Amino acid sequence: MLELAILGLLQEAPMHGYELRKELTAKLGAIRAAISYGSLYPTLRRLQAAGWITEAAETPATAEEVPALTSRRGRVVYTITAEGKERFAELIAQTGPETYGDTGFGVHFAFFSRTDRATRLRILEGRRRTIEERREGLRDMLGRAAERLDAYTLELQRHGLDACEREVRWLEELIANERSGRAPTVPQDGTAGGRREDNSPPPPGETRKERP
Amino acid sequence: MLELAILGLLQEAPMHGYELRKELTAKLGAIRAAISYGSLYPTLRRLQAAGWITEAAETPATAEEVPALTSRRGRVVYTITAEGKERFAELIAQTGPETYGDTGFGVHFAFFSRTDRATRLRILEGRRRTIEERREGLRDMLGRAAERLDAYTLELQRHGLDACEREVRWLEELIANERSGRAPTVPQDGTAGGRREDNSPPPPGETRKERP
DNA sequence: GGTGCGATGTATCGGTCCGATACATCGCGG
DNA sequence: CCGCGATGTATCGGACCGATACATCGCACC
Repeated sequence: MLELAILGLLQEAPMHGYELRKELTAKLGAIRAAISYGSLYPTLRRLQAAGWITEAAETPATAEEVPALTSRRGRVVYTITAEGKERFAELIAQTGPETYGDTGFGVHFAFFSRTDRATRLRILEGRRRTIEERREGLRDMLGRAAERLDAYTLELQRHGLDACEREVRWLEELIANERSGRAPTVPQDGTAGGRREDNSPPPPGETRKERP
Repeated sequence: MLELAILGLLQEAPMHGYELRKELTAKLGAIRAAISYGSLYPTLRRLQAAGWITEAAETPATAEEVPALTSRRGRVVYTITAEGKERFAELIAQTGPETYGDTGFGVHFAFFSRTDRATRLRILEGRRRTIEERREGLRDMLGRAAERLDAYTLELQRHGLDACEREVRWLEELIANERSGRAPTVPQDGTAGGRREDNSPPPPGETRKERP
């Protein structure tokens, strides 16, 4: 999962570890707290060993600033390679059980603007399936085996059930929107100069949430 | 976390691994999918080494059934010890950052009927704090840095923000209920014969959810 | 003028937990 | 009588986390 997220972010721009973590936290803030360095650095090492990224010590630009005054501890900048981009494309197109779990789904969703529509639909539907099953399990529990559980556990189940129902509705909207939306899902490359303004696919949600 | 959950369940009745997993999945179904055996068995081993549980091969009751017909692979039944109960009490009373994370909170909450009210309140408030901070982070992101992110990531944040707001409201209710609730939180033991009907503390939620 | 503190930055280590896998028994329907 | 799904115990490699260590920078405060 981290592998996918890192490759996805480095596709936008080269970065060093600290920055990568911040971006990661920003992009995935809705689903996981913060990525640990204990995961990040080993993974970066692994990606480099596989040839999907390269690491380079930061050079002081064009020697405009005095370079060796304090022998500054060099930041290590990571850049994605062509093989890395292939790897990313491969990972992002995969669908399967681990894609439908909480974390897996979140990461894939966060990179939906780099995913083709067919895959997006498969993932959204798989996720819906998964959540529906979880929902049924909770419903059963609250129906039949309710008397075996104490009040707090029951309340936890109710809250979970509520979250499931809500997410299913959210997914329905996204799926409907996805089916009817135009905008051809530009696969797009990267690297080349002009940081362009993100002409991303269909605007996912149109529903305004009103409170009663 | 698993440690706490196992000790908590074994306090209700001795069980073998498979059963333990099922009960675990039932009790925590709202927050995590299913506990892996790759976690369960090593943890049981660890708990036994620490003297908090004992394992015993299942004997065929009172030799009423023919015992050694097929040399049945014995089920291993785990029983909590007195030290185990102390350990559980110690763990359940702990509050701290890991208690406020998604998983930690869920597990603690699931055993609230064995937790004294003061601790319950501390945990609920700590959790609220944590979620409020996450919520603020998401709000900031959706306010300020919105243009840096693509439509899908934004939608993910919105959905996350919504979940945060909802959980905060849920926690508010629980806290209010907890403060005004009577019912003295019987710490209760276990073991002794009669499986009683769960006279648990205050009924957490009274609000009926109506749909608009 | 110094001094401490929070942000930036790289890195490792032990431990928890997951997913895949293996293997064996039991009861039931076809 | 045979397969198949539920029951049951168990291990292994790998992903990820939390704590920790260490170093630099800029800025506020005294």
